[in-house]
Amino acid sequence: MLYNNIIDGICMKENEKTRYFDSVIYLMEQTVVYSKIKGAQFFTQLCMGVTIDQFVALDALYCNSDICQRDLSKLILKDRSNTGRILTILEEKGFITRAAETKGKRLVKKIYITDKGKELVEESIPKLRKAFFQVFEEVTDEEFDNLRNILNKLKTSLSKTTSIQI
Amino acid sequence: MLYNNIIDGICMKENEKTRYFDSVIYLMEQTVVYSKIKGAQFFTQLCMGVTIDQFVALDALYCNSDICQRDLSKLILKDRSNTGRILTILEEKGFITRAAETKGKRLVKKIYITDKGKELVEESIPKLRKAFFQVFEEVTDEEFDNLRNILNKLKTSLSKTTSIQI
DNA sequence: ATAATAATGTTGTAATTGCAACATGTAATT
DNA sequence: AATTACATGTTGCAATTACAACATTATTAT
Repeated sequence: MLYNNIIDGICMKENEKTRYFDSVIYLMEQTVVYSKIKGAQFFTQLCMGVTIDQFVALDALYCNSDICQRDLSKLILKDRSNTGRILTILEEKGFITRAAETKGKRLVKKIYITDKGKELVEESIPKLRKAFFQVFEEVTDEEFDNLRNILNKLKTSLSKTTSIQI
Repeated sequence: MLYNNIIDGICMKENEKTRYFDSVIYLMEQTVVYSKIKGAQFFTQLCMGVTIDQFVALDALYCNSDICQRDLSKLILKDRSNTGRILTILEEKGFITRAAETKGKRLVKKIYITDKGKELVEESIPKLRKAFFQVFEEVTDEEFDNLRNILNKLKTSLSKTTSIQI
């Protein structure tokens, strides 16, 4: 039996027509549409002065200190220009500071999360968890582990086959 | 043993700190960042006159004929304004036509895919499959089915707990 | 009958995005 | 030494997005 699991996701025999619209990739994209809207609405209602994307950058900085802008770019998967713009906003709001330093012999802008920034992360996380709690209610622990494993595989293979400018 | 699978994804004991940055939700979002860039680059190189989002709308129309704009909105998860804008472009390019008709007693704009539009979908699909082939190389059929099932659960539960204006 | 609500489509907008292009400095190659 | 390639950050931009607000018509509640 030959399957075309590639785009379709549904097991279809080789000569049948496939639809991108029904593919697993697109199902995942639609799931993310919802989760991004949910995340954005959450931070709007939270009124702590950051958007979800600004928060993600802060959260990445919370445990990855002593990194420069490009390193953060790689973590949050945004290009250097947009990462810089996010950091400008976070700096204006006092959640981070930036300082020109050397990395090897290279001049870079290193980023430091402030106490105010740390507080924001620490206060937001439990509320965020609460908001997303019910999303995983129907998902078993085993399914959860499976999901993480498969997503890691997909992300790895996509990162190898996609040219992204960071 | 108590797990907080909610945001973390990694099995963490209750009182440990959790990071959104390491959550499964965010892993999925990052995976989608790659797949969207890959899809966009694919259609840029294909030079058939449509973007990935315009193609998705066409693909949805290919098998869902006789629908109005709002119905398409629900399928492609874009709000009415943006769906209308995409359709304007597709109409200008001759891939669809629109006609004011009645749905029950309500006046709506029904969408009809043209032969040119059908051709575009039929020609693109095999190439698209080829481009995304390697992405799933390391994923077994079983994992693939798991992924689809879990994503469907997540999408369903997110759609219930997220207010989206369509 | 009247008012309130829902369905459908459009216009306007601020925010975000990926990308191209640039500037500046370092490393590698010739 | 000269040239080429890479690393890092910035500016500009066209495209896309979600959302608010509006217009119109139909449905429902009062």
